[in-house]
Amino acid sequence: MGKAIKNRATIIDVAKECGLSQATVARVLNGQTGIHVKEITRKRVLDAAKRVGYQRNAIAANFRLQQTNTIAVSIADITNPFYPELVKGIQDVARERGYSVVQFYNEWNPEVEQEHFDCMVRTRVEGAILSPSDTATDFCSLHAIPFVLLSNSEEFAMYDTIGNDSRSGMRLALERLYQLGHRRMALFVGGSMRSGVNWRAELFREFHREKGMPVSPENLLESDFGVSSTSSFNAARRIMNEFLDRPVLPTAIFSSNDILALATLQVANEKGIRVPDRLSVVGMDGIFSGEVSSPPLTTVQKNRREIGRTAALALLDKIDSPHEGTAKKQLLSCKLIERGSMGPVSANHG
Amino acid sequence: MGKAIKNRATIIDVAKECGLSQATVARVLNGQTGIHVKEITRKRVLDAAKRVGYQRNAIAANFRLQQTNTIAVSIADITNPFYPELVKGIQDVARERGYSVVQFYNEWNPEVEQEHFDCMVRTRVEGAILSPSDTATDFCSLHAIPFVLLSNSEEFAMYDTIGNDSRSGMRLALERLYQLGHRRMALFVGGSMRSGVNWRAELFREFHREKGMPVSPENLLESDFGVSSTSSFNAARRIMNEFLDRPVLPTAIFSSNDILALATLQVANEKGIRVPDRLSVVGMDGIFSGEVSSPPLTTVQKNRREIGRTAALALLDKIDSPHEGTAKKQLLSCKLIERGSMGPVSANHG
DNA sequence: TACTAATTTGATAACGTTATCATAATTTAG
DNA sequence: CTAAATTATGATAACGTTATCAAATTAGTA
Repeated sequence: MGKAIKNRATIIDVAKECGLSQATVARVLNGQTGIHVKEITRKRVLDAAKRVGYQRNAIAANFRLQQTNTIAVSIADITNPFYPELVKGIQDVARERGYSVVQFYNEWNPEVEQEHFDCMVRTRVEGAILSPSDTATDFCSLHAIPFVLLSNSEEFAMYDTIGNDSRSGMRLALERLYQLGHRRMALFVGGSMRSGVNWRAELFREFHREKGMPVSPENLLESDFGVSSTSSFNAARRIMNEFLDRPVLPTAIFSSNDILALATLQVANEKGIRVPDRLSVVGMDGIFSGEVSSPPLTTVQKNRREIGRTAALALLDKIDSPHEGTAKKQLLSCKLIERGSMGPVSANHG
Repeated sequence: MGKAIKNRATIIDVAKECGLSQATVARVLNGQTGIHVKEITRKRVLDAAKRVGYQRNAIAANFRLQQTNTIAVSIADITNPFYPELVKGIQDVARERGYSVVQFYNEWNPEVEQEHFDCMVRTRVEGAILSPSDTATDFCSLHAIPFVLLSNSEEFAMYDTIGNDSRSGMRLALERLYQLGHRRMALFVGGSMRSGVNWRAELFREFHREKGMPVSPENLLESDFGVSSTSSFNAARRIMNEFLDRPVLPTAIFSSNDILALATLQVANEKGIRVPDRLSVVGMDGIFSGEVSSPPLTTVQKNRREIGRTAALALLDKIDSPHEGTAKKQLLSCKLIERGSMGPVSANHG
């Protein structure tokens, strides 16, 4: 484990070098604004600092100031294509406001997550942006570190949350499909067990009721939530391999995320089911892979960078003024990105 | 900017609570192994610590110990699908050895990169894993922080580097294509300006010479290196849109990365050029999007997680024993992942 | 010149932890 | 039942910075 850091020049070394007191040196090098230092001594100090290669010791400063200017981000898995851009959005805002960002990946392990919370407390981060690994996540161990959640689940209504308005996003897609003439649709969701109630199925049924369309239960598909994109994809492929062999198929399949939709697309291509002529495929998230598929995937895009930015802003506000009362919930709107995988119902549909 | 951290219980508070000296409390709570404390007092301390909600102040400890147990990672862009997995590999090893990892993203901006180097010095990270944004990157500002580079470029021969053996990887692909009967191949590279000499073109020509095949210059394609995957992809699409309209096409196209290959694949699909029947497409990297394309992309896979692990191990070794003289260069071998986008030359080739 | 006001510098006490040394309590050996 | 060895606890000095207050210097004014 770590050994002591090599001896670097301190303020005292600079003071010796230029024959001034360490107080004066400190004032020049890290002093707050509005402090009087003669121009000539300032130069003396700066020259000496350069000569001895002084670099401020941020640990000592943080310790003295009792502040870290650091916020934490806790997510399950950075290889999930959803997160990198989100983290970037957080970094954007944090950097603007002089904060550093430290990241924690728990790989869906609640114990690791709790460990990370402890680490945040120990390292005295000033706030945290959390994507809870589980609805049962216990935030008590954060010992009153201010935090906001990345979630759109109702389960966390008592906390400040930032999420996408997936409901409206899903409606957007269904409406558009309806408008394009689709009357026989399927819903493909991934691992609904995590989010408790399957609101997507409810919404799907509700939409059909509104439009006076029947919902056949066999068109409600569910796949496992894998630990990685690849495993999710393969699970979805298996489901679709069976489903697309049925004699009568829907004209459109809406998937709760792009991975499922891409699996649908690939299997359809393999089976010679032409997309979008015979089957429209719509996903949700807007990950890069959807841009490069054949045909490109129509998707309900979540603005990931914006979510990151919004979450960071919310957290920093909370840090600056911890007053508050009620939990604030921010839902960012989604956008339907129409690409080649969706089209109007045509004559050659079964 | 950050305000002082709320007053948390210190060792002294625990000492007061249990009526023991802070020295004893410290021994119990954070003491090094092999120190004598009576079992009864240990319990007294632990109970008191729990009562007052003591959480070790890592800043103070780091300050006292003059160590941070932290390493830094500097990369251009976390949204580049190459990096998340790599970072994960680094985290794996770091965590095992009790180190934290802090990440810096410079978005290809050398000035930001230098700023980050300064930040690493200030925060006293104990080592750094760097993916240089430019061959001219100046590592002096790291002030002798031990570091290793993520690169396979010759330009950094004087430093410890970890990279993929892209040369062998590329040969692997070319050999396999040759074996499948391909005699008219194209090379598609992205933004060679960054790496100085275009070794890929050299290797491509050399391979053809060995096999006694001619190289037609119009089959050496180059695309711009975008700042994001999407922009790289679009640039590659434009090139391919023109190229694939030619009367006589190669039977196989090898691309220096998967983004280029996926663009090729998509354009070919749009133009009705059947892959792999009329055109084999091979990429390099092994990103997720290649798994979900239609057909799935054959690619020279770089083991990103392994690179991360190897880099972290190399760095930690260097931290533990900073002696040595010569720069070590580690090249990890690549693997050819054969998927549907590659096939034998068939009769219906033009 | 002398005396006040403004400016500039210096000495020093924190911040919370760990480690060193000294002291107190306990056990072991003679 | 001592003396010495062992074990357990306490007092205290760092670590490098910032902030407070006091001291010294300079400038301003009569």
